[in-house]
Amino acid sequence: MSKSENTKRMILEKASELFTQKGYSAVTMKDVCDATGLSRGGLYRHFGSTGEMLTLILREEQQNADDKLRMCLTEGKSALQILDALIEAHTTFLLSPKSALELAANQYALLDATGKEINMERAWSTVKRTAQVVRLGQEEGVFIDGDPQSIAWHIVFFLSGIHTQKPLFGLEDDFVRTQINYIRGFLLKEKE
Amino acid sequence: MSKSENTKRMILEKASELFTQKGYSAVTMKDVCDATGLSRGGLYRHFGSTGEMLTLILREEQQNADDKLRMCLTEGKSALQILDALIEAHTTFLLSPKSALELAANQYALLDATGKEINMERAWSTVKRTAQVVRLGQEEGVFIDGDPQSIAWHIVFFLSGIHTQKPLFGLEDDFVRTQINYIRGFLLKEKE
Amino acid sequence: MSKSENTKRMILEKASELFTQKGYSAVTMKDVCDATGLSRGGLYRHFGSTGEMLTLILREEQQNADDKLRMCLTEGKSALQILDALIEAHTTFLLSPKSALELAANQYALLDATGKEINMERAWSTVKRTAQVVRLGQEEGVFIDGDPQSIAWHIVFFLSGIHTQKPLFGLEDDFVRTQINYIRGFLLKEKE
Amino acid sequence: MSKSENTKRMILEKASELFTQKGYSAVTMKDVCDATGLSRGGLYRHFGSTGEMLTLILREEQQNADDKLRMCLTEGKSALQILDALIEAHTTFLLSPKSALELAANQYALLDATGKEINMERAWSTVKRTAQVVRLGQEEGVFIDGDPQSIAWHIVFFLSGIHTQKPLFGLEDDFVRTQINYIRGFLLKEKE
DNA sequence: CATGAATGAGAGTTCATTCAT
DNA sequence: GATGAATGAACTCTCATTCAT
Repeated sequence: MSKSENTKRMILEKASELFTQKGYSAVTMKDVCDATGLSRGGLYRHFGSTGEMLTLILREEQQNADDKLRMCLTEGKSALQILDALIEAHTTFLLSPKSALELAANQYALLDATGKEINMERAWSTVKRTAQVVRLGQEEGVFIDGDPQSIAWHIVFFLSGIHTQKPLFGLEDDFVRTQINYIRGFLLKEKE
Repeated sequence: MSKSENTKRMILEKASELFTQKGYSAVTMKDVCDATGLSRGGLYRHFGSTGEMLTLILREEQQNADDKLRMCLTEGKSALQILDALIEAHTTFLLSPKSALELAANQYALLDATGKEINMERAWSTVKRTAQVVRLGQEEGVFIDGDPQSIAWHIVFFLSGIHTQKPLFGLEDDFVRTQINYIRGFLLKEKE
Repeated sequence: MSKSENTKRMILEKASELFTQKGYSAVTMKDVCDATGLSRGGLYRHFGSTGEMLTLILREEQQNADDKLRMCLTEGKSALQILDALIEAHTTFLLSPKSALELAANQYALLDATGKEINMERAWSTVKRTAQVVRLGQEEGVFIDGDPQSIAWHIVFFLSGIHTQKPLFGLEDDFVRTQINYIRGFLLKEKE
Repeated sequence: MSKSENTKRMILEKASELFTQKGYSAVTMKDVCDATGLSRGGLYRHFGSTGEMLTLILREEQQNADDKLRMCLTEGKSALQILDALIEAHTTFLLSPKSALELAANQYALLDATGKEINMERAWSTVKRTAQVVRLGQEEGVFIDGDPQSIAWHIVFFLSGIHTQKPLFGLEDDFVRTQINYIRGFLLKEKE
């Protein structure tokens, strides 16, 4: 890895911490300068704006999530098993401090055209994967009928909402688990 | 109505348009000055910040929504009838240009302490009313079992998500209708 | 006394309180409006600026001081008796809360042309009266020789200094008494 | 000397001129921008307020005065010689255009908490040094008896007064000399 | 006389961004 | 590649002052 690549990595790590702490719009280029120890000019050589940094951070995170889901799907698990894994993953993420990054992502989407684009990419990506699981469950006959993509969107909307509201309310762990679990109730054909 | 009240009204109307067009953080006091034709000092006489304006706008809107729901509840309608009315109201709102104000509300909550407060007020208010309807449906034996408030929160999270994402995606009318209708599927004991 | 005169009086009283509390430059026309309960236009009908108010307040206070000294001089007291009375008067004033007005006077002189003028009037007035006492003491053979006016100026400079510094330091009563008493040591031919 | 140091120096010099001409409160950041040719942002990189500048200017000046007096005291001169040197120094300063800075210092003390602090530092510093001279003169048996610090304060009050009033009156050189010389008359045991 | 809404100039402050070194 | 001084645009906010009612 070249020296430049290393510096870029380091900047993204520090920036990620800042976004997690302060959201998107409150982080200025000066903040990143201070956090990385780089000068103004030095930083600008690598990134032209905080948005550029957040874009990369979010894309990478998205990549990881996609990879995980793909692995689940190729392992030949049942739809219910995958659903439970998904639910567990979302719960863990929501309860981790990293979930604050979602807030930054939201701000970014609301304030900036590129941010809006990234947000759409992310949503689509999640929808597509989720739809695959839904289709699988329908084939197995355990999930409700209906357009898989539309159903997937419904889940994504709910997740988006809880992501946005969670940091505002400081929801408790059990509450979050219960909420995420409602997805099961919504998806399953036979009520348990 | 006094002259001052008139001006305040006029400012709020113009500000509401601006918030709908540009969200919360992109609207500056100068923007409101230009839109209203008032001078700097003249505007400050009435409102000290754009947040103050948005606070009033959102509270009033909330008031209207509350009033409508209260009327439904006191008219002795069945839970299903009220649910359908609610779904219709949400759909209509989401498809109106005014729904972009929800985006501004979200930004406000993410960027400002008062905004966060307002957002919580709004969410709680909706949760309480929705929980009443859920309870009614449970008594009638048509809605799923479970803590009414928790179920209400689930619906609110979904609505919050769709409110936030909708303006980013430009969803089509039919799609929005389908999505909102999923609430029925989630709530009803017997799948239709 | 006409109604207008009454209002003017009332304004000056309230303004005097404000100047005593906050100095000259920190008092705005709005402050006076709030304190008097008058509207902007109403206040402007009587006074065009806070400076105008302070000018009148200071002139009146000066008038009172002059009158007192004149009375002392016409009562045929000895120079030493008058000096002691003066010293007592200055001490009392310095230890009273009203002495904070002197700070306002100082600010006014430093910030405004009229204030400078008033300050000069006040100083001259004090110098002239003090010089009369000095001359009297010299004729009685108890005060040091030298140009009475110059000696009077020296005393005025000292008083001005202690007026300015006092509120900044919060000097104790005994200290103020000792300081003012040095005037005796300076003036008297025979050291006591 | 670094570029930044150079700019800082330059700013302080220009600011000092402005303070001398216009006092403290009349000097705005914009004035300093115009005088230095710097942009708004450029100036703020070095100083956050005019008060910060004046603080540095006054502290440096105080340092110089202290150093001079310390030199006099260590050179083993007699109290009377030092007194004369002091009197000469004060006279020279008062007659120089730089004495107008004292006015700015006064305004600063009256308007700003930090200014008040600086003023106190300056006064205390002068009092301490003066008290040393007074003590020396008492030991030599040529100065009047009494607490040296209290006597020093008396002199400082007078100097403060003349510093404040001088620029308002435009006193003539001879007058200033006579006034400062009264300090001798006050301090000396045997009247000359 | 009095009201208070409105004006408009100007101070303060912050930031993304550039550029000579 | 890196530095950090400097730019300049934009925004917030405050007041003295005016004027229609």
